[in-house]
Amino acid sequence: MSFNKYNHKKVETKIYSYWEKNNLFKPKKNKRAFSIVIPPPNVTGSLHMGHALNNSLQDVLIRFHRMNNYETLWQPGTDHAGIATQALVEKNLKSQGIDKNGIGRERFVKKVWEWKDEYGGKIINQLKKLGCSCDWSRNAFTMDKNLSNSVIKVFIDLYKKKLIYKAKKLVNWDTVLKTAISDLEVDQREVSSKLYYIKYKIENSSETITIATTRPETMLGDTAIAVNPKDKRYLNLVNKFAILPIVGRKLKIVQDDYADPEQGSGAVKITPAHDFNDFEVGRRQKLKSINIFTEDGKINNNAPNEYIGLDRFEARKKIIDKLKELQFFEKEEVIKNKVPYGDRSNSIIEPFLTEQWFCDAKKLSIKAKKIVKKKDTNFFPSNWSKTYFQWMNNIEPWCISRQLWWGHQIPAWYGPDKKIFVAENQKKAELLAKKFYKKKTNLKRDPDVLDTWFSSGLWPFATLGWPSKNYFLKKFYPTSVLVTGFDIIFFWVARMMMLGMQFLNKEPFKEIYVHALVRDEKGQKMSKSKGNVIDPLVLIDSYSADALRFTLLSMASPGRDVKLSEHRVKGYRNFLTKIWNVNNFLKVNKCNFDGEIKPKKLNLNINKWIYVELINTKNLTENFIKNYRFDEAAKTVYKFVWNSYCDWYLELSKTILFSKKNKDIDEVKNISGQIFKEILILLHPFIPFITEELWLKNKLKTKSTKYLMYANWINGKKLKKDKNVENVNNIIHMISSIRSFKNELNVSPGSFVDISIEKLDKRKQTLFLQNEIVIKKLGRVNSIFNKDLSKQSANLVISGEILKLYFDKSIDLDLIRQNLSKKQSKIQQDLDVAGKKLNNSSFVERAPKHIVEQEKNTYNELKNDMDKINLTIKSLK
RNA sequence: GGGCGUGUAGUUCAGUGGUAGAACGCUUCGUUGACAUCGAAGAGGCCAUAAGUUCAAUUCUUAUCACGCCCA
Repeated sequence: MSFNKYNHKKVETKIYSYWEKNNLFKPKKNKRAFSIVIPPPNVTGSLHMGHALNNSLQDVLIRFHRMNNYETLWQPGTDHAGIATQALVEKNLKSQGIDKNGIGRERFVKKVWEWKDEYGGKIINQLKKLGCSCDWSRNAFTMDKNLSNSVIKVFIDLYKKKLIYKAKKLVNWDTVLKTAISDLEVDQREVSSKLYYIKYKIENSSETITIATTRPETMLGDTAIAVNPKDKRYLNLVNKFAILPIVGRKLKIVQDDYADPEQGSGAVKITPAHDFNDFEVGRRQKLKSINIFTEDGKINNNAPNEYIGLDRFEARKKIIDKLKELQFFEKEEVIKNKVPYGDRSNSIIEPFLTEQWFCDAKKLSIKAKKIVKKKDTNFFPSNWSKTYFQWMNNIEPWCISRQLWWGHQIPAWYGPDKKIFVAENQKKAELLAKKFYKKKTNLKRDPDVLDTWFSSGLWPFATLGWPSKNYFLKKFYPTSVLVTGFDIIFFWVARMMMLGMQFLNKEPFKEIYVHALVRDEKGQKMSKSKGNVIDPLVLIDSYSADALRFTLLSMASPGRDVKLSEHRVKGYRNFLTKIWNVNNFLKVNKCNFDGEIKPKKLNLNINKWIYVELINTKNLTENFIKNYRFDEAAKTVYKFVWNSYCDWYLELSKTILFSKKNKDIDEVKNISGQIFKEILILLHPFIPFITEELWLKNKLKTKSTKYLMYANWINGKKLKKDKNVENVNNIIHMISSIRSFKNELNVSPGSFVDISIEKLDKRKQTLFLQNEIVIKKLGRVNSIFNKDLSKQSANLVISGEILKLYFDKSIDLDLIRQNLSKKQSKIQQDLDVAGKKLNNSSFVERAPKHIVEQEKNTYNELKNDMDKINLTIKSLK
């Protein structure tokens, strides 16, 4: 009989639409709740390995709980990714010859929505390919009406509580994107730079003071020079004035701890408008801040004419030339320093003095810290809480305004005198203004939008319907667990914790499972520029989503990066094939999938044995999943299916299936099928597609449901030790020993031998005879005798007892001797170790009794084996 | 500079206070009535180095050496 091969491409598409058609992803009413909010992927994104890992983990958790009587919600959605999306659409328009500024804000935003409606579903469809069982009917988007309303509500509320305010401060300015960005979006890169030493003349003196800088162009905005109060070299110059070369401005020489005597010349130029440290010095010393840049990084008209309009880097060159010409230039050194880059635009970030909206993160962090300290929210692995605390403890005001068009426009309006009115909408703002000005006044709305993370910070409750107190919010908040990568603990997790505590006074998640990065097989970060990116969709295409999921899960050990290699995926594809073939085997043998296993009614030892193995596997796997040990969980089910069920149980069962004992045959047909059904249930969270396909193909059902997705994992209690079950292990051990022995003696594993059980003890003899057929088939044994045949034989020592094997072809006596002496020396080694311990009085006195006992047993067993081998060697002479 | 982590078989990784396991790879054998995307057997490790705690350390502590990541 021949069978079709497993065709994952056809099956996976078909199965996914079956799930969707039957609405199986929707929460099903139950007492206990389990919920996860998806880390919303960027709407412009496409599925990469990180997503694949992240979502495979979530799906296992979701499916496991859904199958086991939890009302289960996986809340999906995407985020609007302000900068990325705006940049993308802007680029698209540009290629059509359309300029954003030409069409204006309103039409541009409309274009972005059009883009989103057309392409924004891409990553969602890719998640479906992976098999994610999110409740898509609740698919959310951070710019949706209800989420936007939540954003406005939160903003107004925080503003009223003075936790949001407007301030003129230095921010990280991206001169390409022309917006402020968060300090988390700034990448400090170590580069090779030049340190320039420049002389400034002292007023009314022939003296000069030398400063060192890597950014000479910013001298156009210098307003002071600072020296360290302890630096004796400059004491005579303190409070005197230096003359800024080229510009001619007078700069006071001030004392400030910020100046480091060890660095450069020890004197430092102060440019409060263009450096974070200088800004602080300026504040302390009450200096003027002179901004010399435009928002796109060109010199503005606060500088001398000849520099106005120059790009910052052109200006640098020109200034150096000029300084050289004027002989203010002293020298230059090549140094390594850190330069801030924008991680989106890849351009050098400029500290820039602007008015922005800030959120008082420090105040918000108090409750967010407390709740983790109280362990109402737990990180897994727990060490990540340190990262969390460290950041929370050093938290800075959060700049939440962005100079973009795509995003939630800030609900603030300005009167003619810049008076701020924060309100839900224009009408309400106008009402406030009327009250304030005592007459109708025209207002202008703040053009800026909010940082995308501001809205993603509301994700766990806004997606559940907050501020309305609906069923979902009540049932599913706090969510059970957040599954996320460590790289967004600050960006996202911390913000959700702060805002969740602020607005619901309850932690958004009970647990936070932090997974690592997916790297290539050499351990390098995947990146487009390195060209080592493995596309999950390509792997899904060639090996199936199931195989990819299983690979990622089995490699998800806590605290370790996943080094992904295609070989592994291939290996797990083979696992699927194996399962597929098992089904074929069961079909060929007309095995029966219906009905439940009744453990008490089992008669055959192998059936009892496989049942015990199944229960143990289920218990272990369940615990591993609950403890986020997906690697161990995957390993456990894999081992059970392949080793226990396929390699041993099915092989052992063949002797019965091909026998004439009808009663036994019936039991095997039932149990092999029913165990397989349990295997499908157990494996479903890991590899949902193939298990569902086989479930449907065989028209399976359980007592309570016809859907695999709702089928409970088997509820078996841990079983007592059973001699009959133990005997199966003994038989397996004997068969393995016979096979190994043949191999060691260079006898073909396929060839048949005769054996004599004469030297075995009575109990073993009975066991052998009871299982004659099995041992003969799997051990490739012709006949079993209970007397010694006068033929050439070789003795196999199994747990201290001798089994004689007779071979057709003659065996080299030397080979047998070699084999035995090899074993002998190995046993001797172990004996020595055990003997040494037992002779050590402090071991016997101090070690726990059971350990000593165990050691004694080992010693006796080894001794027994040794005696038997010695006997055998003697008999060979 | 501060913090976190890693070093175990050829490779990728589990693991444990009583001298070690898996997967892949490798070697040998095998077309045995589901499966060669398979089966059987096997080789392969002073568990980074040093000191300490302990009856006992790959496991705990400390130091060193490598490597990685995050923050300033």
